[in-house]
Amino acid sequence: MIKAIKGTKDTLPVDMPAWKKIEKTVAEKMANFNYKEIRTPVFEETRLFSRGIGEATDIVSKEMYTFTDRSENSVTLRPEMTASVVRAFVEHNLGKIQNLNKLYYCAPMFRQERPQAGRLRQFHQFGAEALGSNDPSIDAEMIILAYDIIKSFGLKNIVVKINSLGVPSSREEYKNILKDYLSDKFEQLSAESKNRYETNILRLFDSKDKGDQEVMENAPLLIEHLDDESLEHFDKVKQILLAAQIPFEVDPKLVRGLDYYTNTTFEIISGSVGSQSALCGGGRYNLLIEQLGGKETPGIGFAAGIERILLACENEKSLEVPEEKIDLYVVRLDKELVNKAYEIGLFFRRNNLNVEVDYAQKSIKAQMREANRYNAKYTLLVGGEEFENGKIVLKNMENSEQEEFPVEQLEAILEKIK
RNA sequence: GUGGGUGUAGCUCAGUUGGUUAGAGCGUCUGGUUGUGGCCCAGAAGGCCGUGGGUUCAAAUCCCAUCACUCACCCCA
Repeated sequence: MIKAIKGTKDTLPVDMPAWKKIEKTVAEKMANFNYKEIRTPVFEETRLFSRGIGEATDIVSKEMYTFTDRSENSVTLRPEMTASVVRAFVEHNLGKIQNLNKLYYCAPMFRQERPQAGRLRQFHQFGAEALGSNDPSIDAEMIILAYDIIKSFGLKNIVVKINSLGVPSSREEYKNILKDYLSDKFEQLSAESKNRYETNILRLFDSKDKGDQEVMENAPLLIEHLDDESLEHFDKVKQILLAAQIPFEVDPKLVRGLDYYTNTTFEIISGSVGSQSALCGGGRYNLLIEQLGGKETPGIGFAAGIERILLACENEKSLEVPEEKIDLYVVRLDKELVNKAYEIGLFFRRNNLNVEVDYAQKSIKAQMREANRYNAKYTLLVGGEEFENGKIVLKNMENSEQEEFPVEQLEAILEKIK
C-alpha cells in the first residue's frame, strides 16, 4: 500500500467543515482589517530563503526541502511565507503603488522536521504582512488581528506574549553584556546551550533544561538594554494593546529564531496542545526588505499554524461547526422509475439545491435511511399510486409532514424547499 | 539527529499465567408483512493479530530484527 509521505496528512471530507470554518473566518477578519489576499508559488529559488531567513537558522540549515530541478537550479519548497511575500512585494514594486501594503495569505508550508503533535512536514499557515509603516499602531494591529482571529475559534486557554528585540546595534551590544555575564558560568550550561552560546546566544533564555534556567534566572535582559527609540516604540505598542483590551504579557525571554526580526516580536501560546504550543508567532522586520533587494521599507507580520489551532480547538471542543445537510433526497418507490427519479433530481441540482439520489437500486427503507444519514431536509417520493395519478410526494424530514405536488410542477416544489 | 511508547475488524479498543473456530462497542449492509428515515430489535459481512525470523507439542501472547505510527528533545507555526 502506498501511503502519504511522513509528516503529511490527507484532509478527508469529514475534516473539511472545520477547515472551511477556519478559512472563512480568516478571510472575513482579514477583510475587516482591510488586508488583501496574496498567493505566491509554493517553491522559490533557494537563495530567497537562505538570504531572507538566515543561513544559520535551523529552518535553512537543516529543515528545507531543497532540490535541483532539471535545469540545475536549486529550488526550495517554502518553509514560511514572509520571504515570498517580500519577494513579490519587491518584484512587483508594490511599494510604489501605495505606501502601505497590507497583505494576508493562507497556504501550505514545508519543513523536513521529525513530526510530532502539532508539527507536520507539510502544514498550513495563515498570516498577514504589513509593508511600509513603522508606526506602533501597525505592530499592535498585527497582534490584535491575530488575537481576534484565534479568539473567534472559541479558544480560552491562550496567552499573548510580546517582547522587543530592538535594533541590531543595541542587540549586538547586549549580546556582549550577556556573554560577560556568562563568562564564569559557561561550564554550568547544558551541552546544547553551550552550542547555542555560539550560534544564537539569545535562545539560551528558552532552554527547557533546569540548570540552564537557573543560570539564566538572573541574566541581564535585552529589554533593559534597548535603545531609546525602540523602548518608546515598544511602550506605544503596549498602550494600544491595553486600549484594545488584549490580555498580553511582556516576556523578556521571548526570543524568536528567525534572523530577520527587529523590535516587536510576539507569540500566542495555547495550553491545549502538546509541547509545540505556539499557535502564532510574528514580529517586525525592518531590515528584511532591503536585504532582499528592495528599497528600505519597514515591515511586520505574523503566521499562525492551522493544524495547531485545530488541535487546540479539538482539545477544548471549542470550534462550532455547523452540521452538514443536503436539501433533498429523491426516493424512487418503483424500480422502473430510476431514470425519472434521476431526471427529477437533476432538475433540482440545476436549480441550485444540494441533492442526492439512489444509485444502487436500494429498497425504500434503505433509501430513507440514506437520506437520513445525509441529513436531508426533504425527501421526494417518486412512484406508486400518486405517480400514476401524476403526483409526487414531498416529505419534510424534520416534522415528517408530506405534501403532494403534480409531477410537472417541480417549480412549486423548488419554491417550497427554498 | 537522540530518546520513550504503541501496532488486533472501516474506527475506538478488550484479549487473563502461551492452550480449541480471535471478541466488544460504534460504523456498514440486510431484514423486522402490502409503499417511508431517526429510536428499538434480529441477522450478516468484515481480521495472514504491522512484517520477517526464532523458542515451543502449541504464539495475538515469549525473544530478536525490521517497518510504520506516535510522543518528547531539538526547533518552530
